[in-house]
Amino acid sequence: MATNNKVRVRFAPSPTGGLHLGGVRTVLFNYLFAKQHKGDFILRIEDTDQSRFVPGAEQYIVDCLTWCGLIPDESPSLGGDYAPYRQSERKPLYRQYAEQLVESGHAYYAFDTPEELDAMRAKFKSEHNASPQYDHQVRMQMRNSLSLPSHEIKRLLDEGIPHVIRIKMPVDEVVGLKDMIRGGVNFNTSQVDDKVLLKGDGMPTYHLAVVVDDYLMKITHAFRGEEWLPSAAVHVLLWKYLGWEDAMPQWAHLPLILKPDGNGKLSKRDGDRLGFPVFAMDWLDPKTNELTKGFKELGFLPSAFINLLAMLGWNDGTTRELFTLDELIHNFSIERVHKGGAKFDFEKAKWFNHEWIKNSTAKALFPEVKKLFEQENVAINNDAQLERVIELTKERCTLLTDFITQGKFFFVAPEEINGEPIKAKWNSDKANFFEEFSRLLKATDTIDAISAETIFKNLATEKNIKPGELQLPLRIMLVGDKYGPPVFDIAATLGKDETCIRILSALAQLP
RNA sequence: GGCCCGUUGGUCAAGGGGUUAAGACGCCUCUCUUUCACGGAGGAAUCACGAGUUCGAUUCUCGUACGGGCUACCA
Repeated sequence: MATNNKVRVRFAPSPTGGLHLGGVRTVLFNYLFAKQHKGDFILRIEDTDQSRFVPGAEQYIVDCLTWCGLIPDESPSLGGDYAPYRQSERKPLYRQYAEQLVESGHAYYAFDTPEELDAMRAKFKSEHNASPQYDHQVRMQMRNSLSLPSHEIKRLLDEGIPHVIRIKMPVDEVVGLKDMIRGGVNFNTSQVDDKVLLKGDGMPTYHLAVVVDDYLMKITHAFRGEEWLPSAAVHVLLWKYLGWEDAMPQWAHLPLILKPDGNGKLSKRDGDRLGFPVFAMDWLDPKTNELTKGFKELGFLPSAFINLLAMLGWNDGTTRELFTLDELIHNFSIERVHKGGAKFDFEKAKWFNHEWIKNSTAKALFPEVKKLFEQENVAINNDAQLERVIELTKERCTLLTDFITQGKFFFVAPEEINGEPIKAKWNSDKANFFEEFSRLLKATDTIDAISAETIFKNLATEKNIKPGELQLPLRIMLVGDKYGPPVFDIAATLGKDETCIRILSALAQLP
């Protein structure tokens, strides 16, 4: 193990679609660990399967990381000492290592066609073997450089017959690894199949590429999802067979994020079904033109998104739940990451965002909120006014998009008012009250919440009406409905002129 | 089916031989406020099961059950 080297970690997604929140969490844990150790975080694109390649997916991943503030130190676009960072561009590199393994007897050529593979699986499939593997039990019955006579192998190779290179798993050996989260994990090699290392098209599979690139890029710690644990035996063996055992990274297999109901890992489908996002940002599938909603566009703050992801499977041992990225960097510890998967809870996710909005200053929230208003075609020509509105409304906004409903009426008078809640108790005395109230307001210089309330209450006393019975009507006149911040704050923010206009206009609509 | 990983309230979880088994989300009640929130005070709700070790197991060991992952020329 390369103990003296600088910490280097990588996130290695394949550009096949939207970035799942589990992926972002993997990035986050990698990033936190790297930054805590003053190390490097590398983005490597694993595009070895051209059949699954989706145009735009790589840029989308970069955009998501940027939004989250998890910026790589090396990446395809940034470059770095170990470029290229796209595996498709590294294609010529891999073959030699595969060949090296063939020469050392740890791998072999296999010429089986997809049909032959299917036939093998069909032949051996039984209730005792639900999913037959290409392994030490069957490989001598297949067409490969272990089973075929040497002149036949030479002929096939000379004729350029398509073939793959498979690892030759040893029989009945124990391969172990130390996982930073789980401790020791052992596998019996007889149980593991002869995984394809180099594909027919000359591209490496994940198994070969991850080992070769982690070695070449001097990766010291490899964190990935738990779904990789079963194939870790292959990777450990590869490190050994390639003669790089001393440079093997330390492993940590992260628990999965599970669907909130039922069982299984969280998928995009679950989000669609249950009505919450699973991707970090909006993802437009270029093939189907289908748009999948993201946390960003739904109104999440990146800081909240990062925070809630960090708490999914990790905590610092105290009751603290709110952390900034910097605080996470200081407090994070891979050893405290849970072993068990966590069901995703969208309600809790929203709570995090609500907390972050409440704790943010109006100034900090301003740019995003202004953008939102502009998208809604609500012109903001008074920035200071918007900032006041944000300050006034932020505690009742769970999502950034809530600022629209909570704040729009400050800039655009309600088109019609909902008189329903006050209809029953409405009468001419109250109408008179509001007429007079607007007259009094007009006569004052300026109003603030206190003075407006004083005028309002004094007049109510004078007219012998309970102020409480007048507050809801006033709210509805100003807002159009029964929501929003304290009503005199609204009046003060609107200013006396606009307040009077709205009162009079509402009066005209009430019976 | 096989292999691997896991299991504390509905959810996220702290704890790790002796505790009234924290805290948070959500839910409910009350309070504040005659909007909705925020804030405050309460409440219901948990150690999967069975053995073993022990004076004593939620905690350690082993089984069982349950859940999950993997089992592709996908990652």
